[in-house]
Amino acid sequence: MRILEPEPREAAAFINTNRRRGLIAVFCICGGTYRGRAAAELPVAPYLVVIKPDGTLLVHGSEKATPLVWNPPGSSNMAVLEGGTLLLKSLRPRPSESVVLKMERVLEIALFDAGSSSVRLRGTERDLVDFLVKNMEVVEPGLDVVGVEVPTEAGHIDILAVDGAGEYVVVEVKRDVADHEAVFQLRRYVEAVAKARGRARGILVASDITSSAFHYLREYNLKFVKVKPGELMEKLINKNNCKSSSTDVRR
Amino acid sequence: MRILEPEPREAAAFINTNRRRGLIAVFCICGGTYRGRAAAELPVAPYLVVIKPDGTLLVHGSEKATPLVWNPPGSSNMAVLEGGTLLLKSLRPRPSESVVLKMERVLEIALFDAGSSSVRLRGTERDLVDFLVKNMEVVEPGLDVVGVEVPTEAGHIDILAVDGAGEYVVVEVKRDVADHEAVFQLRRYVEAVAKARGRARGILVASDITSSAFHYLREYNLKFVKVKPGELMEKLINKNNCKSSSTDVRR
DNA sequence: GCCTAGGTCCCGTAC
DNA sequence: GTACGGGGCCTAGGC
Repeated sequence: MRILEPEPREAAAFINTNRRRGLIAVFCICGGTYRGRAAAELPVAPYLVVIKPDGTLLVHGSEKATPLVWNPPGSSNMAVLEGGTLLLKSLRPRPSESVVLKMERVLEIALFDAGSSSVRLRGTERDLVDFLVKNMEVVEPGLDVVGVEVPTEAGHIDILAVDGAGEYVVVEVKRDVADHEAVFQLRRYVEAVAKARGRARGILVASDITSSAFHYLREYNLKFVKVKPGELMEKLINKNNCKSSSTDVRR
Repeated sequence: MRILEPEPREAAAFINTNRRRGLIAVFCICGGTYRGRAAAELPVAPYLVVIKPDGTLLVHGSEKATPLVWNPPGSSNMAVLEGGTLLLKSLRPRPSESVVLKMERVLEIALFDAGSSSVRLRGTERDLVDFLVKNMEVVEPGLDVVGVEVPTEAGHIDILAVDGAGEYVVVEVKRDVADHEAVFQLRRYVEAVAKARGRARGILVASDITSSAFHYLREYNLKFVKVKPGELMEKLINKNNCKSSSTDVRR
């Protein structure tokens, strides 16, 4: 369902009638403002405006993946006529933010019953953690897993293990290049575990590490283990390797 | 310019001819895959596909602000026919990632000469820092600014100042709620300044602070100053307050 | 609601 | 190019 070059009144009615029914795409020339935690002005130009039934509002220009202005799901979008011109007002309740678009011209409005399907992403950090838990020898031989996503006062530990000597080993996992933040994170966890449970050391597992991060790593006596998620991808995306083989890990 | 219910051949020609000329919106029913740093399958359903002249590819469903799958600017997008069906292939060079869409049906393709304007965001952390530098009494009376974005081995300090006693004061600024990461960041900076320049202390300036962050703040003997960027917004977004009044600060 | 952390984060900037 | 950090980040998961 679509309208070409609609009159403002027509466009407003179309938007208000259908805004909860499907995805609305508006090809238009408009200006606008964003006000909220920050502020921005949108210069008058042609844009693609998308209104989703969940309240999402997107205003896209001809560049970049990120919309120029937007409001996330949960916003209230409404078309109003003000002195014959069409305004599209979007209100996000918390935090209180607004996007107001003033339409100079509407070239097309289309309603489209888009799918609400979500994609399951594979090869994430969580998948890498799951793989490592079942293949701890990749991290270091002789480790026994104590827990995953273990809460501490400093945050959640990706993998907590114990080595043959009974010392706690904190494993922090990054899917890609680990930076110094990852090292500081690991250091905090090790300190927290040392304080709460006893002697502990740390291992950072990542596909690579920045030079600065490596410097801090040495300074804090932490260990780095390189893994190639790309090479493991086949295993990571085949969750068939889950089975009930967790008992095998015990050695 | 638009085509309704185009044949695959027609759609492919349209996309390949215009993909660098403007924003192309495709209303279609398709399935697809994403392969790269991670992996995902897009189930066959109706989607809005956006192809931008800068190479951006977005596939939107009826929910969420984030596309279901995408490729960022710099990707190469191409339509190909394979056994009579239309494939849209997007290749991102570095890191190597691909999105491939298999069109079951194309309802509409529209070409739109969207504006390439960019918005200037105001009320950012940088704006807040600039404001504080000119109004240091908001942070603490008696401070003299030494520098902004001062590099240290631990990172860049938002504001470095000295107090009446000649002690260095590291100021870390957050636009919104400061979490424990902000506190650890500040702690690192204070340690770096203490090591490089002499006695130093730290002040965290933010609109609020999480309870955990506040706990660490006390532990490290750091100070918290609450500011309301919302209330300062009028001043933050009016860059008229910049003038050449920087000399006044010296007092 | 608050807090924590990941993300195919994107994006600009400084080196 | 790499590295670093902000962002109106968004989004999911706990509590």
